[in-house]
Amino acid sequence: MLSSNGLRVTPQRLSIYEYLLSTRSHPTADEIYQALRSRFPMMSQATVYKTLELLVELGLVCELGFGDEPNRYDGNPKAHINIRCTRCHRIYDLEEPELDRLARTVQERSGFRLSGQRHEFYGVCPDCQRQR
Amino acid sequence: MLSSNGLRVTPQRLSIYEYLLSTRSHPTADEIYQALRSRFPMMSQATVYKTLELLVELGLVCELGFGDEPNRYDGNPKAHINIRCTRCHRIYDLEEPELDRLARTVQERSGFRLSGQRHEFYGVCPDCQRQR
DNA sequence: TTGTATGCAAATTGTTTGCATACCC
DNA sequence: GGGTATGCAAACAATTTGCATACAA
Repeated sequence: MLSSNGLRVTPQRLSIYEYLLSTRSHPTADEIYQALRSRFPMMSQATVYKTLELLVELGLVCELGFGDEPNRYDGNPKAHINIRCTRCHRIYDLEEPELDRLARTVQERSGFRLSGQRHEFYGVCPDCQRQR
Repeated sequence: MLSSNGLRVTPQRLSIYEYLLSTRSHPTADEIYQALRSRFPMMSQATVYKTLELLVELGLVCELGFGDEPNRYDGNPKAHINIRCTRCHRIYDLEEPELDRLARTVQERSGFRLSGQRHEFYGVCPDCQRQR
């Protein structure tokens, strides 16, 4: 995907993308940086940010912005629902086959040329409900 | 709503909330500040931010975070879909009655105590498609 | 060999905070 | 009158940028 766009395939880019594919935790840029630090001691935060921007532009990764907390990144390319706990900040994925149909309706009704979607429910997860 | 929570009703709070109810443009904090400036020359940005945080906590207003651009605020309390143009940054609302049913399903399947939801499609709006 | 990607550090942007004064209740 | 909300300015945090060097093609 990189080389077919005339971009270079570097260890940093590969490792960041592989890390996103390997986890379901929707990490922040800093969490990715910390996680890859041991394997690539030289890697800088700037490279993580630049690479993430690139992956988002290529449509391989989805950027999740929240009001306060730092951005998170999602390597799951399929349309799905994010459920976010406002206490522990964890995010769970939920598959929902209806979303494809919804996208078609939205496209027709709005006239937009759609390039992505994002669905989020938030509240308190079962774990945190129990804890008090 | 404010007074019933022991909070004070001030001109600033009222005007910010009224402004959000009066517009469909999903303004940023700064846009709200600029818009109210003429009527309240003394109002500060800090007050806008503090008030918005308060309104979000009260559940009257929804905070929309994006990856890069500044946060936007939505006074529409009903579950709906946002369609965002990645070229001109405008956001349109779309009603979708299915969302209520979806929320119920999500609540059951996840065990979360839900407090809100957000749905976003993005792409290029009809206007911007024409322009090139 | 050529030029793009990296790493570092400084700059930038949106947002938050601390504190003295104003003003709602 | 008591105490919270405001306005101002400084502080903060996440992200971006500029530039010299490293390295993929």
